[in-house]
Amino acid sequence: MAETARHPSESRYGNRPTMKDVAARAGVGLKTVSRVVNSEPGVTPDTERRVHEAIDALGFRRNDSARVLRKGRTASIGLVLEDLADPFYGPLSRAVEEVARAHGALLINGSSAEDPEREQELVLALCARRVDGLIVIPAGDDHRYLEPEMKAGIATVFVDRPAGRVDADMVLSDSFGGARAGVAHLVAHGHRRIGFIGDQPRIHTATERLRGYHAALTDAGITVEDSWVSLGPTDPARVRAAAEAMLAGPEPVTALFAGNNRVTVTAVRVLAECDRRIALVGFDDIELADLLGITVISQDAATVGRTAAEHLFRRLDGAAHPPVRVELPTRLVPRGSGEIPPA
Amino acid sequence: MAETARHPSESRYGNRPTMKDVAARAGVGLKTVSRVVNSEPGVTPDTERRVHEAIDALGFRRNDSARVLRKGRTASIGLVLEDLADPFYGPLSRAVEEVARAHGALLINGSSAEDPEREQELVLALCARRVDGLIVIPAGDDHRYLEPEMKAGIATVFVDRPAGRVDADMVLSDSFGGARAGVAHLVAHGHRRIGFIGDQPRIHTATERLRGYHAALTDAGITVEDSWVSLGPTDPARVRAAAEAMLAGPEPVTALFAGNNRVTVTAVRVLAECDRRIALVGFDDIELADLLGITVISQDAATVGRTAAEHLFRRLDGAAHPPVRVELPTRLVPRGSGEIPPA
DNA sequence: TAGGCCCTGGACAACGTTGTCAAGAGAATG
DNA sequence: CATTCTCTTGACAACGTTGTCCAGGGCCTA
Repeated sequence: MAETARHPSESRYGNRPTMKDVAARAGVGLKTVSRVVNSEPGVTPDTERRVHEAIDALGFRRNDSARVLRKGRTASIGLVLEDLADPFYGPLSRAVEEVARAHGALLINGSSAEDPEREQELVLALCARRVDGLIVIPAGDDHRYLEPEMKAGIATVFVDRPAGRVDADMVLSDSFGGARAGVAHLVAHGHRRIGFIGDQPRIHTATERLRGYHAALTDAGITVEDSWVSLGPTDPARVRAAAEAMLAGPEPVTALFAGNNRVTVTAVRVLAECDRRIALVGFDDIELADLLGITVISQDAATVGRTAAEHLFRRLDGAAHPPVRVELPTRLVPRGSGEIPPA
Repeated sequence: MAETARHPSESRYGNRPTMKDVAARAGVGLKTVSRVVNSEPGVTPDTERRVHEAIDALGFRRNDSARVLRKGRTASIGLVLEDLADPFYGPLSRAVEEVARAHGALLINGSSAEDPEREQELVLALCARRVDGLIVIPAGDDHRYLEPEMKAGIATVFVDRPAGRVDADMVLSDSFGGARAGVAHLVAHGHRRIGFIGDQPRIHTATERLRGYHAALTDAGITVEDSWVSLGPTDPARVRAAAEAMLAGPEPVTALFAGNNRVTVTAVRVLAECDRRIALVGFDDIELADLLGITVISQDAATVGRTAAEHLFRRLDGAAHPPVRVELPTRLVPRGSGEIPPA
């Protein structure tokens, strides 16, 4: 009786051919197949042809999992961001992908949904896969959990927000300066009562932009009233409520500063329903904002992504300098909504 | 003299601890560590504690590359789309990611940039990584190169456009019906001269939408003139030129049908500069389209992505029925631009 | 023709994990 | 006290590839 096959491989779906199979079919040694597959020198044209024929006949494709195990590098990098569906992150991710591609690496994406626990879970899963490098838009504010991984050689770049309690490369936008310029722009157009609607205070960019807001008003000698400022989740309901509150009452604001693209979108909707003409400046550019005449503080997501990725690959190529902190400038783009005078 | 270390591992960066190291430190066997790491039963609480201590002390993290090699499944899926920066694909990708996450899988993204060769390159790279499944928004029209891979067990779902010369699961939007409804809407508002600006004719959705356009006009007894139709790349310059041509001349069109979101965006810009009021219906919804009053044929990118991913995982869970072809409905959303009467 | 060199090809171990299997300790049973 | 049974544990091979090293054959030179 024939011995029954019961190795795990036998039960695995597909049973793809391996180099061993190709070698047997071509009548050569295993290593020779490896050489052909990797275009290594030292194989006669004739042998090479036989191997290629066997490869085609069997439908062989190299198993990169095994290759990775042997070589120690996965040629892949991980990108953990907040939400790939957010129009800010699509272009950012695409820019990272382009750089990765230029370096022969694939990109694994994950969305943290602004949840620190989920961020950590994702990042550690990527580390277990042994990605060569990581680009993280932090959700949490403590990244010491990454220390062993970084020490073990996983290059890491933090983007958009600084790393928490960990020394690492960072690529940030000038949130403070941008917000300050935007609010100053409103002041320059005569506004004295300016509302600020931003993201949750645990998010670094939110507080930086708020700081910029305060700085601009202080510069102008204006004392901020509590009711002008609202931080919190940026879902439409919350933002709408906040905006409507600022616009109601005996002394409503005459202008709004929106802390990010999601806030801007909702603010535009609210202002469209408002009978007075309220000025608006938003942080982050938005598609079609030109047609809607929305004045924004623009930061180029693609540049942010590309810069981060380039720093990452420089590390992977061996750059050993101390962690750097890059701050990218923002740009005020006047389109009308920010130039409306106070009512 | 001590023997010089020269194994490749010695030169590898980091030299992460392995289960063997943990085992040595905890004074247990290798397999016991494996059991603890994978929460397998049959380990005394005391042993388990010792192992955990060793893991923490060494900063061990399981190497999933090795795990994958042994188990044959990578718990990852690949998504090849056209351009992650396109606002249609962000939400789609995110929806796929959510489903993958629910199944414990990671997502590897790639953009084909609408280049068939790049699509193939990406897809095959993902196959070499042995992703468990693939979701592909095809750029090319011949996918026979995927046959050996699919036969070898890589589940594949094609999205948005049908697979070329290969029998596989597909999730499509009703491009024909959607375009037909959109154009009929314009006809119903009195238009007889309607322009169509769409994507390159080798893209399936482009020709389907054009077919819907023709059907609606034929239904209305209108004979389409050549000058009303323009297919080609959807970059702003080309679209702008096409739109301006249709709006010039002795008998200009009184309405435009835009074949996708990029075309719509440019069309809106062109129409904004035009002195006459031209009607517009666009395929795909756009952020802030409500505020701009743009009538669209809406297809929900997230639903498309989720549906595709669910089908994929059903396959991975063993579903063996013949390939299915799912067609998702579209929805006409009147917002003003489509209801403008002919000048 | 002998000696040396280069070029091609293959045997073998190793990468870090998991599946299989067997051994040993202890508890339970007669 | 002998026997069986259960439970924990570890030795070992295997996953498919690549790096190392050696063998054999052909060619050149002296």
